[in-house]
Amino acid sequence: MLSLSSTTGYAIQAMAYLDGPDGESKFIRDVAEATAVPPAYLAKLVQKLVEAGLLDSKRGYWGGIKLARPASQITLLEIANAVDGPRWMRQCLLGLEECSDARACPAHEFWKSARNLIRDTLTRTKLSDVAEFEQRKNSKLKSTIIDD
Amino acid sequence: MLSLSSTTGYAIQAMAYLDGPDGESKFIRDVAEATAVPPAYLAKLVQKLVEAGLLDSKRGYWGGIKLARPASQITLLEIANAVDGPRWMRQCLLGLEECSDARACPAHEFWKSARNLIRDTLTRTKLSDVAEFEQRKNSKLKSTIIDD
DNA sequence: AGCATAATTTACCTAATTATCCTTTTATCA
DNA sequence: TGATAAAAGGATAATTAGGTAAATTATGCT
Repeated sequence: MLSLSSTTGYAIQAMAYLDGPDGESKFIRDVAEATAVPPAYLAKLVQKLVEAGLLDSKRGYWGGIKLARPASQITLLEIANAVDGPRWMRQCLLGLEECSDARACPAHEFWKSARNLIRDTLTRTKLSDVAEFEQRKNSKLKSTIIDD
Repeated sequence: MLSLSSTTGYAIQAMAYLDGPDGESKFIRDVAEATAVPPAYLAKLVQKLVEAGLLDSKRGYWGGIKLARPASQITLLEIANAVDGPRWMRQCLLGLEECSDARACPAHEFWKSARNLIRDTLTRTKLSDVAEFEQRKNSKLKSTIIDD
């Protein structure tokens, strides 16, 4: 609670491992192994992301999946919306029914601005940012100087 | 997702309706009705809050429940911890495993400070603040001037 | 003492999320 | 054409949060 769903986390990690439209596609199986996401669950998740227009997929021998757009043009908010639906951010921090701008609970104003801050951050953070983080993590042993 | 659990919301609403140690105790049934929390569920919830030392309860004819301390001395953080356990705030916003101060995900620093802000707000916000909000809401029709 | 009453305990039910398995469809290769 | 390889799709299990119902225990009333 008080984080994105773990499914959204899966989606972000998997997508961060994929190439963009001009790159080569990867097999779901390999993506699952590389990111430690349950393979069958990822396969289901992929469908949602394809429907949402975030991924392109191709069946058959030379099949696989890749990003529909460059990673630098995909925001984390888009992924969260695609996976959890547009109502993933609930209104009241305290779960109170009667909580609006007019009749605010004691945490309302705080949470309203915090929520906007979170949304802005997820909009500002691109998939490429996560991909860079993951790559740096994985290449930790190989090079310590080259990349930044 | 990305809010406290609805169970914590229930606990806060129910407790906001209760009197302090010097006040009179109320029946779970009545509290449930007044706050629109499912009665049987509230009964179970009360146990947790009693165990956590936030409520005092008494059985039998003159039984009921009341706050163990004045509402002004109970923080929302205490309630959240009592209901959802101390790990209710998950580490990584994105659900990434490898996310620490040393190897931060792109949202890490942001989420770290946001989390602290949320924790501080829940510490600063007392149950009495919620109670005042609820009372003002309920007495809206009766008086428009007297209270504040 | 015996009854009424209210919290406590126990067990079970429901729905959503997370996860797996197996078949079907589509695409390529030999 | 047939074998093969991969995503798509359907059915189903496991887990957890949320919720219900009934038996049990404690307390006060008569």
